[in-house]
Amino acid sequence: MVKPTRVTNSIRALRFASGEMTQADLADRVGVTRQTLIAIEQGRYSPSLETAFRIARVFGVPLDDVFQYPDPAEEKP
Amino acid sequence: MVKPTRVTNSIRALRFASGEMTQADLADRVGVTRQTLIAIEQGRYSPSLETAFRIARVFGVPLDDVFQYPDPAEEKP
DNA sequence: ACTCGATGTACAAAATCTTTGACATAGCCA
DNA sequence: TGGCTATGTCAAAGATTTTGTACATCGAGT
Repeated sequence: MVKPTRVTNSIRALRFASGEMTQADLADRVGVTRQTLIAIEQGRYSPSLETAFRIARVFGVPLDDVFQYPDPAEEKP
Repeated sequence: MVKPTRVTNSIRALRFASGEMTQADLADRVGVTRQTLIAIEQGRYSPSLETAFRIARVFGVPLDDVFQYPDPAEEKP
């Protein structure tokens, strides 16, 4: 990955909030591989919009509850 | 494209609602090329989550106001 | 008639995302 | 100890998105 993603997410929290769902379970229900889910959950890259929608749907929440995009103005380390 | 996207969007409507913004203008403000914007607006493929976020941000609306993902249950032609 | 701006198309190349398969670690429990 | 589950990592191949370049059409002006 040349350019790390700026998108963060609440997947881990949602997973635990949804009754101890494992990464493998979630990956299965979303329709992606476990590796893909891990990479997304860790923010190593941002998923496609379609994958993002499917993740949100599994949790039954809107997209903005799962993924956050920081204000470009304030990403100074 | 092997698999056409199921994601639809309201970009054209939002563009006109935002004072006659042209595709070139929007592409510029989003930070993608005109071709990319046209392809997305026409639903030829779904953008990356990051691109989607930037589009929504230009219009000042949440992601779900720009993109819609149909219920997988009912996409029978 | 001519030009200009806005939209659309086509194609290949580059960049990014996803899969596949294999292996590693840590915790738990019989 | 040995086996099992959950999590994480790596590398290479495959699929999808994005770019770059070029060209076409349409409608509004002048």
